[in-house]
Amino acid sequence: MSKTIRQILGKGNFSINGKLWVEKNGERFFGPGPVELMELIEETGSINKAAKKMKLSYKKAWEIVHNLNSMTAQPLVITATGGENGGGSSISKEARQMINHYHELRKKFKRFMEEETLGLR
Amino acid sequence: MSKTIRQILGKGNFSINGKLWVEKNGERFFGPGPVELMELIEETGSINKAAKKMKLSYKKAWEIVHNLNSMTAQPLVITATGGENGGGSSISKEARQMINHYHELRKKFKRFMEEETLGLR
DNA sequence: TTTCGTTATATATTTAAAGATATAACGATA
DNA sequence: TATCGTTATATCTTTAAATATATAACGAAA
Repeated sequence: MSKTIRQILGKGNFSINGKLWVEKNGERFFGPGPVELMELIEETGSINKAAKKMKLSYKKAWEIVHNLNSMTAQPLVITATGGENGGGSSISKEARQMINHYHELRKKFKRFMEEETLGLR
Repeated sequence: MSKTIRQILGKGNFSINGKLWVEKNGERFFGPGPVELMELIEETGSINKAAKKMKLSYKKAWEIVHNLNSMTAQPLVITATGGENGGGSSISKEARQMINHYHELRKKFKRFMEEETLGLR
């Protein structure tokens, strides 16, 4: 007699989980990390502050920003050096639109995973 | 006037990609790597040979096997030390069933990603 | 022209993961 | 009992990624 998946797995809290991202020419560049960073830049007005909130080194954060901007036709993060507060950064209208699109995608993906988690029983 | 996602992304081969796995109590243990390893164990009858085919160190392969077996009620990989050919390993009926389930899941996921890749335009 | 906090960039250090190496244990078979 | 190739396990080395540190450039405003 064949077993159900649940019988194979046994007791415990089992679930399907996963990650989604956007690739350009096979290289991933737009996923949960960059999205969180961009939203923190939007909120704080600074790569520096955003990095700190994410507990990321500034260098790493800057690399993500650089990568994002080099991959798209429209710049996603707009940076300014010098000036009133030493400079700062913001995200473009296009970035906001991409982020919204990503959140929608995430929602669908979440539903997908929840459904498949039920399928484990 | 607001831009389309494609206008933001610009020229290039953009696609949605991702990963899926099974977690137990928040810890991932069953994903593409372990599945490939198990199928190679099924094919070769040995962790050692499977590891070599995957270009994985034996240690790493053994850790994956150990992890898999410690997470489920039914052992997925059956190992034997000593004996005719020095021992060997095989996968259980339950492992095969889990792998089939995972492949089905992967197929659905692939369709999901393909659909969402179309949504990028 | 000095100050400010930021971006931009290079280099050194630390850390964690993977890989390499070595060896004991194992048990059927000759 | 000696042999075999495997599993099982520990330890050392290598590698890659992230972090830490340092510094120049920047430009508005006082």
